[in-house]
Amino acid sequence: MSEVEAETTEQRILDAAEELFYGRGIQSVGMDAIRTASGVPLKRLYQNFPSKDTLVEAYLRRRDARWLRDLAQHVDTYDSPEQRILAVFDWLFLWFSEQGFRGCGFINSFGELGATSQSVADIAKAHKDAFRRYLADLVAAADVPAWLTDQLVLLAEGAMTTAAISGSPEPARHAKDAARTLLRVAHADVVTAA
Amino acid sequence: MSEVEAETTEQRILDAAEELFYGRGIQSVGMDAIRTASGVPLKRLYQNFPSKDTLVEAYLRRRDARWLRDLAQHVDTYDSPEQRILAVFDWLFLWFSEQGFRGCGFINSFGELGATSQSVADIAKAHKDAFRRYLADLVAAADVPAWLTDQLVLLAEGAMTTAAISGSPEPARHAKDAARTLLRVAHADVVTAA
DNA sequence: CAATCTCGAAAACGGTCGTTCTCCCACGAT
DNA sequence: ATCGTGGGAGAACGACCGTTTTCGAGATTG
Repeated sequence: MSEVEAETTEQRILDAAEELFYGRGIQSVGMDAIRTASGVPLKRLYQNFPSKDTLVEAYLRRRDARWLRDLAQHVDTYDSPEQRILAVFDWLFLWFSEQGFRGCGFINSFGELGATSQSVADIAKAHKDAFRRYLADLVAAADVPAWLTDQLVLLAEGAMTTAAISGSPEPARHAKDAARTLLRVAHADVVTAA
Repeated sequence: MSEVEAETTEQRILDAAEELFYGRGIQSVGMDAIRTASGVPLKRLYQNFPSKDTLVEAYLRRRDARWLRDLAQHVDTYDSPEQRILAVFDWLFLWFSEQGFRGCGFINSFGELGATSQSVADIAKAHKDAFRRYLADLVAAADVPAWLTDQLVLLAEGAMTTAAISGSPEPARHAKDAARTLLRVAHADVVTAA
């Protein structure tokens, strides 16, 4: 029983922590709120995560992995390299449309705690690096110049914050429009050079 | 004496509050830290701002006004409408290069407090709306389609967060490159339509 | 000089937070 | 039935935060 139950307890804790940390900000959520939301008593909570800091890090790491996995899963429903790039922005639109969307959890945690917690800053940076690497792979597969990667990153990041603050998913469409234009120009570049 | 000294006291408070709130995040900064940094005793501090919330709002409103004023001042050193648009990204590069740069104070405050404080959320939204309106004016003056505005907004916002998390001002250059491409395409659009 | 007022330094207060500890009950072994 | 044990609910603890109050020193006025 110990192994299996330990895992589900950890899941329940992380589920509650993620909903609360992402939805209200990290410092606005006390351990008591996580206890109430998860139904896991305080003692067990601290057995699984010896401090709030470690729980915050676990929340960010799990969200990092799942976010990139979900993105890749959506992109993988397309075949053409160009469509795969544009599919990133379709997925952003779906994400922005979810109820409770409140921007990128890593941008938010960096803004809130990046200056006081090195580990939070590091995790946010690692997450953004991983996202950039993923886009770089898509760009390489499409046979367009590598510099397109950084431009696509900016469109995606800008769409996240603009969608969060404006409360609308539309920025994803604008980002996709711009990405299509940049992709076309980059493709023309490589064709011209040939 | 009362008028003048009251103003300089308020300035000193706001200067200290801005440096601390922006540099460490709002909830990480206590009123005592602002007292120490400003040299203004607690009693006077609460005479000028009756609560921390009102001080936070005053910090954001002053930063909002100054940020847009400084941006416009830089843009105004250029004449050609296209150069004025691209100058926005040059100014971003200068801003990102400042020591202590830690991203957009409004994105940060929205991520930290947007869910718990309606006024902070409103001020962040108003700031981003004002920035968008400013870009829309530049776009209109350049005789390019209005839809370019939203694309430029995304590049600028994405550059802010990417520069903050990566710790490099380079995203401003990438954003400018992308903006130049999008501007050229938009211009070709309007010329073709004529 | 005495009475009054001003104002800054810091203590105090009520509340909350992260973390630990206590108490008590259910249950299993003998 | 009794003892021990594990675990859950929540009290307790120390620290800190936003805010108010106290207190004393120095300036001001008659």
